[in-house]
Amino acid sequence: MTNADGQSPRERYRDQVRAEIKQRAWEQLATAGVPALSLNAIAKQVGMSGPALYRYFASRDDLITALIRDAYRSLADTVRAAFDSGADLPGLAVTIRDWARSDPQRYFLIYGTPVPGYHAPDDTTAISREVMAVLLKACHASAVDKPETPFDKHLDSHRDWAGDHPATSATLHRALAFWTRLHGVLSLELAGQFTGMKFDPDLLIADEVDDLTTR
Amino acid sequence: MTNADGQSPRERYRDQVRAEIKQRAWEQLATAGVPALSLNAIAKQVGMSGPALYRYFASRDDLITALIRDAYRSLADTVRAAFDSGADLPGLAVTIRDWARSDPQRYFLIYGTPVPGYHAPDDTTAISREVMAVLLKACHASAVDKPETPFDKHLDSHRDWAGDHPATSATLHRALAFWTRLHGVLSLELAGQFTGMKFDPDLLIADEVDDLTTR
DNA sequence: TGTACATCAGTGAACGCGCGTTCACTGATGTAC
DNA sequence: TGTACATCAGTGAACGCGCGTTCACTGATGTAC
Repeated sequence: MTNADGQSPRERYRDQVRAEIKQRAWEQLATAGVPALSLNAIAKQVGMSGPALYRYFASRDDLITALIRDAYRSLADTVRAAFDSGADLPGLAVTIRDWARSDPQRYFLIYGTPVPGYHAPDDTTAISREVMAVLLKACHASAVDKPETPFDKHLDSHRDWAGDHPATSATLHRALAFWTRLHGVLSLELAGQFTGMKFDPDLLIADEVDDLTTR
Repeated sequence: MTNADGQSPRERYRDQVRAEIKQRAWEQLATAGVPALSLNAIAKQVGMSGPALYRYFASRDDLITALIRDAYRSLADTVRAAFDSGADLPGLAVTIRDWARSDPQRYFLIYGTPVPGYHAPDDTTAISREVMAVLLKACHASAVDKPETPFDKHLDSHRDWAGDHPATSATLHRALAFWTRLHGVLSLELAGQFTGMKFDPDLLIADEVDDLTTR
C-alpha cells in the first residue's frame, strides 16, 4: 500500500526515525562538537539500543556525511529563499549570519577545520556552487563602477568556473569577496575570537559588505 | 651543577624531551587532526612507553594546551619579526599566509572550529593582543584618507580595547578588516573550499589588502 | 675521591571505559492468495 | 476475511580495540659529606 506521498507506511516511518536520529545528532553536535559524536549516545537519546541505528545509517561516517549534506542543503535553501524574497547583498549577509548563529557547529561542519584525509561527498560541491550562483545573481544586481584591479584580470582568464552565469570579472570578484569577507568575520565571531573586544561584529560585516557595493 | 643557561643537565634534558614530544604531536596533528591525537601513539613515536609521557605533561589536555600556546607564540614571533624587518600590510599578509600554509592544522588550532566547552588558557589572549598590536602599528603606518563610515564611529566609543596604542578609529578599523579579510580567504583556502575554482587565493588576498590601504 | 642517599626518568602490568560494529534471534508489520 | 509467508525494526550479548590514566617498581643520574 502506498499513500498520497507515494510512500509506504514503512518508508514514512523510516524517514521519521532517520530524521529523529539526525535531530539528536545535531543536538549532540551543538553541545560537544564532532569528535564527541557517538552513535551509542544518540541511540540512547532516541530511545533504542546502539545496534538499531545501523538499520538507518551504515556507519558513523555515513551519519556524519548525511549531516554535512543537510547542512549544505539548509544553507542553500536559506540563501535562495532570502534572495527570492528580494534580499540584496547586505540582506543576504544578515541572513547567513543568522543562520550560522542559530547553530554554529553546523556552520563549522561546512566551513570549519577540515579533517585531514576526509573528503566531503561530491554532491556537496554542487550545493556549494548553488549558493555561489545566488551570490553571483545578487552581485550582478548590485553592479557598481570601480576601477579594474589585477585580480579582476586574473579572474578574466578563469571565468569558466562560474558555469553558465553571464558574470563579468567584477561580478565574480564581488561574489568571492562577499563570501570571504563574511566568512572572515563570522567564523572569528563564532569561534569567540572577538571576546572582550567590545565591538559589534554585525556592524563590521555591514561595513565590509557595504564597501563592496559602494565607495 | 648549573651550566651557562642557568639550567641543570636534568632540566636541559627535560626540555629536550618535552620538545621532542611536542614535535611528534605536531606531526600527528598535521596528518590526522586534533581528535586523533593520542598520547600512546606519540609515546611510541618518541620511543618510550605511554605512561612515561606523564612525566612531561600532566594530561592530554595539558599537552594540547601547550601546543596551542606554542602556536600562538610562533605566530606572534613571526609577525613581529616580519614587521621589524620592514614589512608593510601586504608583506604581513604574505608572511602570515606562508606561516599558515606551512602547517594548516597549527593555524586551525588557533583559528579553527572551537570545541564547545573548551576554553583556551588566559595567556593566549595576551599573545593574541600582541599580534593585534603589531597589526595596529602596521596600519598606523599605512594611513590613508577615506570617508568615515558608521563602523568607524562605533569603534570610536569602544577604543579602550586597543590598550595604550594611539590608534584612531580608522586605524583600528583597518587592523580589524585586515585580520578578518585575511582569515576569510586563508581559512577557506586551507580548508580546500576553493578547490576547482581556478583562481589564485594569493591574488585575492593581495587585492583585499590593497583595497584596505588604497582606493 | 669515594661512599650514602635522594631524585627522578622510564617500565610493565593493570583498570575501567566507551567506542564502532557484528551476529543470531524475536516479534511486529505488511503482502499475497 | 482469514490464513501463510516474507519483510524488516529492534534487542541483547559479544568482540576487539585503543584510549587516558594510576601504580608499584627498577635503575640510572645527580647531590652531599
